[in-house]
Amino acid sequence: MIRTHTAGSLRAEQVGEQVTLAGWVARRRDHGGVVFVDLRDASGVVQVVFREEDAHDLRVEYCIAVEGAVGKRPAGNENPALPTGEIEVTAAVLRILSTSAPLPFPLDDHVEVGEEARLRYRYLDLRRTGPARAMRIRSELNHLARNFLHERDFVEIETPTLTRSTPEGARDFLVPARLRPGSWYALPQSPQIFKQLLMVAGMERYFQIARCYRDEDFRADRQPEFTQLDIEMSFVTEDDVIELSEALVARVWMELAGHQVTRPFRRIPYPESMARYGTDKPDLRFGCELVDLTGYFTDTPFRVFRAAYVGAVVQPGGASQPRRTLDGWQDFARQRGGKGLAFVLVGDDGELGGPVAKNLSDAERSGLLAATGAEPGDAIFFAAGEPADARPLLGAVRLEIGRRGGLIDESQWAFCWVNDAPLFERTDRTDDVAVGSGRWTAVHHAFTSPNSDWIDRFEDDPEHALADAYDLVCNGNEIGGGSIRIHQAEVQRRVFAMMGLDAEQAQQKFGFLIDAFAYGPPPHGGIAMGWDRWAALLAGVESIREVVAFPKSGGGFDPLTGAPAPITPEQRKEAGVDARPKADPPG
RNA sequence: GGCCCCGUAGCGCAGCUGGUUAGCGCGUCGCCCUGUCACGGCGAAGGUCGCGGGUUCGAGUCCCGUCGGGGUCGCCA
Repeated sequence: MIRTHTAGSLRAEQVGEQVTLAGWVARRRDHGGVVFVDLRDASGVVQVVFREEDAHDLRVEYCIAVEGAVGKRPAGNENPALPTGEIEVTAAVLRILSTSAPLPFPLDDHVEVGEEARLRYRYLDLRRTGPARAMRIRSELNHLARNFLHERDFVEIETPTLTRSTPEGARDFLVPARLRPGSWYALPQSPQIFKQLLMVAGMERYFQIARCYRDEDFRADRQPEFTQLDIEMSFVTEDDVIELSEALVARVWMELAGHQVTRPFRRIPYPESMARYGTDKPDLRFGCELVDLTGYFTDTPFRVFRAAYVGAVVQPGGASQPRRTLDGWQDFARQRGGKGLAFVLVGDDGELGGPVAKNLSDAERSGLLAATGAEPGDAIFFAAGEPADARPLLGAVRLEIGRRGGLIDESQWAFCWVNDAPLFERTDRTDDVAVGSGRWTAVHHAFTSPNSDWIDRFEDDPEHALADAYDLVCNGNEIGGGSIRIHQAEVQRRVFAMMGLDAEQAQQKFGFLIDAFAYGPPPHGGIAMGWDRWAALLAGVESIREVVAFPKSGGGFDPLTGAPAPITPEQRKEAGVDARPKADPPG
């Protein structure tokens, strides 16, 4: 090594020692006769004092090596803000290892820099303490998970990234196969099929920190390539997967957030989650639960409330918000596909106001506070219609109430499971025709097992059949999801049939998995953790872009490399991109 | 794909109902400075106002289109 110590590790105990340091000029304070340089390396910063002429030429982010002596700072000159603030290094020899051009943006922790600039020069951005810390937290996270899973006898196995389309239902990224012009690889949307094959292979306990690829439109917390901690286990029930997952969460949150989680996590059946929170990923850090008023308004004179479902959310103190803000809620609802939001304002005297109030009967008005739990000074928002439309709208309103009102305790970690999800979903509601052509499609994916209550009779009532599936939720984020898989060929055949896939079509799409399942597949199940989101939560950042080393910006563009980029005619020819298939491919 | 917001010096931003020379802070460059720590002082350079078209005597400002970024709904587990 060309250095003897790291800058951030020096303390008063080293006073008097000769040291050689190497790092970057984080800041310099040139007083003419004396020059102070904050020397930064991965461990931190230390102040270096120069009294020689050559230090005047130093500029920010020059990479330098310094030989000198550690000394105690003169009395009164200590900097208590710095771990190394009691000491300084007086330089005897300065070597400039490399110089730096003027920076495109300041690498200063108190300066806000636009994301576009940061990503274009991510290698500079990552020199800053915040982004550097995020990378290190993610590394620790990986390390903890690997150790934990190895302790529990898991086998880390890499699965192919050049493969065949997997049945997740998103759009595939495709890679031309040079040796078979006209044929294409797909990048995996997840290692789903491979991990099940590994169970057939008798590996029993598999995990992988797996890169996954989905060619879908962008969202704040989405990247076209992202990472899952992928886990699959043989001979387990839902409880086993949940126990393992909770133990992992407990370990990770203890080590990285200093937080002791309370186990077991609450388990909320999917229907209850939709009824109380209007979402399948409830944020349990605050109340304001949805109130079902369908029964309350059965005989209402107000037409709008004579619906399959009427629900409400109470906004504490909402009665005093100005007209403009109330109009804003209407826009909020319309943006989410609602017609608007009915509301009632409860005056401080308990008197009901707002346009809806006069449409209600006297009895409805007098009992409304008791029915909704509202108090004087509150606002009550209503949505009426199909439960599948009205509840998510109220769920969104609930979240917004929490955010605007500062009702969410940001220091809290609220974990829960949402299970007992429906097995199927009507295709006419989702337009998802990726897997089959039937009226029903899998909510989770086609290999999710019906639970024990339904496994023999899901055909009788597909709408209400329940899956052996479970989602892990933290603070309103879905951070993991999994299921017990189907391991009996006959059950799989029946599930495919519900989705409109006959034996021949199933064979075409998933032939290799069905073939494998002919050879004594073990009962198995697993879970996939949204690893980028775990890292983002633990790092305390909003966007998963902050915990990806080189993230893509909107449109899948990489501002650093400029990818995707055009290819040359030669590459085009060689890759076989333009090869014409001989006939229409099957499926 | 729909809707909303943004694009002005290297970075972060201001620029009113259109008005003649487009500002501020940081950074950069030069000179000065022996105890600073987001050091300080004096001075200087730096702009196709994203791009194209239109309205107007006159456009950073208004209109249309387009590109890029962010958010959101659709999509996506």
